[in-house]
Amino acid sequence: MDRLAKSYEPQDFEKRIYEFWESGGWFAPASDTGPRFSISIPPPNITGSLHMGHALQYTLHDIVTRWKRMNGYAALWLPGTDHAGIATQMVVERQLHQEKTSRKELGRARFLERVWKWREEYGGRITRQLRSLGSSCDWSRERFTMDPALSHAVRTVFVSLYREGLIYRGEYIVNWCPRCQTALSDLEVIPKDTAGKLYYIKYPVKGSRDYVVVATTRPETMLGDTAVAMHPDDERAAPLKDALVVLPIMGREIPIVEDDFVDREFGTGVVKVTPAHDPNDFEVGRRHSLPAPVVMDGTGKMNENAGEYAGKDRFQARKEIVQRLKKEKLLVKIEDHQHMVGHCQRCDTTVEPTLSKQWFVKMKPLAEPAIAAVRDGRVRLVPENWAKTYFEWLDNIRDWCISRQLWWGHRIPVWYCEDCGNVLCEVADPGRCTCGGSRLQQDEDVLDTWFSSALWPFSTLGWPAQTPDLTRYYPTDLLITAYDIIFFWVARMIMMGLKFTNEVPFREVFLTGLIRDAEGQKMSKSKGNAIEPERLMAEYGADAMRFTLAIQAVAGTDIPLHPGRLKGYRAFANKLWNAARFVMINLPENLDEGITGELTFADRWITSRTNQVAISVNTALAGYRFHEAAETLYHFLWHEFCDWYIELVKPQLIAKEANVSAVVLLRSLRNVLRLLHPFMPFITEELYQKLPHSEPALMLSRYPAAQESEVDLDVIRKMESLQALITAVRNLRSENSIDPARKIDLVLGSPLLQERVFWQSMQSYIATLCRAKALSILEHLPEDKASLRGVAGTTEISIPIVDAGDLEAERTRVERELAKAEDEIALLNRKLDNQDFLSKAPEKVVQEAQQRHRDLVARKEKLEAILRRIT
RNA sequence: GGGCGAUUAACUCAGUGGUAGAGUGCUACUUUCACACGGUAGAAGUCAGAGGUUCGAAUCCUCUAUCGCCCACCA
Repeated sequence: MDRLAKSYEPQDFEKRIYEFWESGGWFAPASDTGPRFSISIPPPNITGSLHMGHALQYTLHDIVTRWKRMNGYAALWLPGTDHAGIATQMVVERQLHQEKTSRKELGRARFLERVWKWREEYGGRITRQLRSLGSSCDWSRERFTMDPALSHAVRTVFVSLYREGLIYRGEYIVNWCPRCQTALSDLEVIPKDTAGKLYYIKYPVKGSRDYVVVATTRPETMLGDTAVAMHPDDERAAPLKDALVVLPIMGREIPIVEDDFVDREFGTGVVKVTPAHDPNDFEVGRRHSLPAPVVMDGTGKMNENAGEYAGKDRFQARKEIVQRLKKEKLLVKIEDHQHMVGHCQRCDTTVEPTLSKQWFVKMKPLAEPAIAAVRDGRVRLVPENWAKTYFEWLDNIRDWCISRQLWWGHRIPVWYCEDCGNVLCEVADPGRCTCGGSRLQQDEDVLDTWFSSALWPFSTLGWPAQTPDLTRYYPTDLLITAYDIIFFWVARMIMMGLKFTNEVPFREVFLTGLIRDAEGQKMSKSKGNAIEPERLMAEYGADAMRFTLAIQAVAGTDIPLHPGRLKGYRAFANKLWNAARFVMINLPENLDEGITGELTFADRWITSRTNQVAISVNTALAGYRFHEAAETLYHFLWHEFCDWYIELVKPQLIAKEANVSAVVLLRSLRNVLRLLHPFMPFITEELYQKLPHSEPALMLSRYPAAQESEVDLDVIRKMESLQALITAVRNLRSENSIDPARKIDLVLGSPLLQERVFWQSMQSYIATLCRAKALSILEHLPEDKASLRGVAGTTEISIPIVDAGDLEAERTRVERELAKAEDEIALLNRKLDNQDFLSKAPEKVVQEAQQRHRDLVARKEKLEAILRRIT
């Protein structure tokens, strides 16, 4: 066996271990038959680098995958990346800008070449980072949303939905980003509470000196007004019926229409109607057949319909228009006004609602089956309370604008015939029209990135072909993702999965929280508080970072990231390292693991506890309670395996005897490594490789199973009283300032024969852990004043006083303990005197209370005796 | 306007009906031969507040307060 270095240095082996696994080919599912587990990655953007959210999600993916794999499942974690339309196009355009050129200059084909080249150069960054994290995904099945097979799936879905009438093209108000110069879906618009102004403007009534006053937050849109509206029941409307008003600046005469969408209480009760730049106004315009002139171009500048303001930026135009209205005495007042303004998710530019011809998916018919699937439990959300949000959104779903005016993405599979005007929607380029004409123009737009993401669980497995992978690994078992993309992604996958495979794409969805900084703030690049997982892995090791995340991964709950915790779990890794080091140093050479013999108390205890822990960890993982599983293992390794088990066996091991206890030690450590492996794969594998082992890799070995038969409850109970005794003695030593190096004479007194026999059998353990040179066990302790007294359960403890102890401090301590016992006795008395409690509480609870009461009374008496002695 | 969540030790969080938990921090002692990224012992909480249900409530119900998030076309 190699000697281990004295401390844990993750950089020394993480990379090597990952290469060891990968070259072993062990990330691919082990077999084509038998039980299988499958999970597909939420594909990160190729432009991205690993952030803490990824680190959390992928850690959990890996924990589940490794756990399932070690439980004998053919486990597939399918990795891949997303082409991320807008984000990627922006990055490459920025690059072009630096080269003093632009995508328009390059043209579509050459631009796309550039993006592919960019992807080749930089797109692998995130998958490299995924490897540093230890992700055991099957790289042979890695997919990219723009792979030919996945594009084929996208086109197949598009054509099918189009032919069914679920995809249509039309002119509606869409969210337009003037910077990205594309339409956005509602979800890609971030409403932000903004301090704006409400402008009150006079619109003169034609042929009268009267005017109506309208209130607006966006005066520049007035150039596109084609009416003003009032509520039909508004008495102020009656005299104005059939009147026309003169639109200031433009001089256009526009009607006054009655529409009950108008809120009589807000502003002046009169609304300007701009059908081409406001979704409400668009509806009003339709109802009243109003013209809808668009007054801005795609870059946010006023266009030729804006008269003299043409060519001016929308915000500049706003200023100038307000100035002019002021000058013309048409501006009544300006009020401060807080309201929600939509911003582009990608670039934060104020979104402009604009009338535009786009492609849409009709969502209602897709949403209904998706609602049903969650309602009847075919898809289970963890935690379940997110179902309400999910239903809420789907119940009120609106059609999805899927066309984007970008070049990077899946181009819409629609061709227009320049000869006959025919529209052809085909999976492959039809080449010529049904009219015989060959002058076909493909639609210029590409699809929303999320359109291809929605197909991810099945498109990655080969759909629409009925591939063996699709048959075996679909539906997937689990989806792990953050709650903030339930609408973007989770809901849409469920809709598309049901529509095209008649199956839910996954049976369970574990929703993680978001990672926050130590102050609880959301991490973001712009705030500058983002922490890079790569940095943390370099500083603390991938395992420590994984453990930090896992132990805080409560479903749906945000995680504040504290450096202190990372330090703590690095120390935990170091503890494990040194526990293994201890075993290696003390293990006899060439130990025969087949050796038999009688197990010691310590052997039986650690075996029982390991099995109990295996049961709880398996149960916790089965319920996705990662934090609970990690917590259990943390406590078990540190505070049981190291603090007690190793301490108990130390004296035996000095002898380096090749006995059965040495085998138990080795096996227990290996089981601890197995239990911890899904959480801390690198260090556990590294240690496993250095210990005698039979399997080629820890990752391939069997996860410790739940074996009730191996759990000896009697031994566990006995250990608890041994621990209580040892702690009580240590307490006496510590409180009375007995030199830690001094070996004491320890006297125990118990009226119970059984107990005396037990202490006798524990003699050597007690002597070592209490630092006692002599141990006497009596029925009753003699009345002598020259000793310190303590209590553990029904046993009294006595240590002869050598130096004069601090009696005053001792008295205070005993008094405090006595008071504590008395308080609890009083509480229990009330309970046990209560007839209702005795008759209605379960028998077990009553019995426990009675037992506790007896124990406390005995303890109280002993403490009182001690107090009498030292007073 | 609707919905969801949080409020537990100094800090960060677990804990969903039966004796209040963890990590960090804190205090004292301790470089003893796996580990000072260590060891031993200890102090520390009216479980936001008020009512209710129950033999019993941090946990279930109602209300209140504070904070956070999501959804929503009041110009």
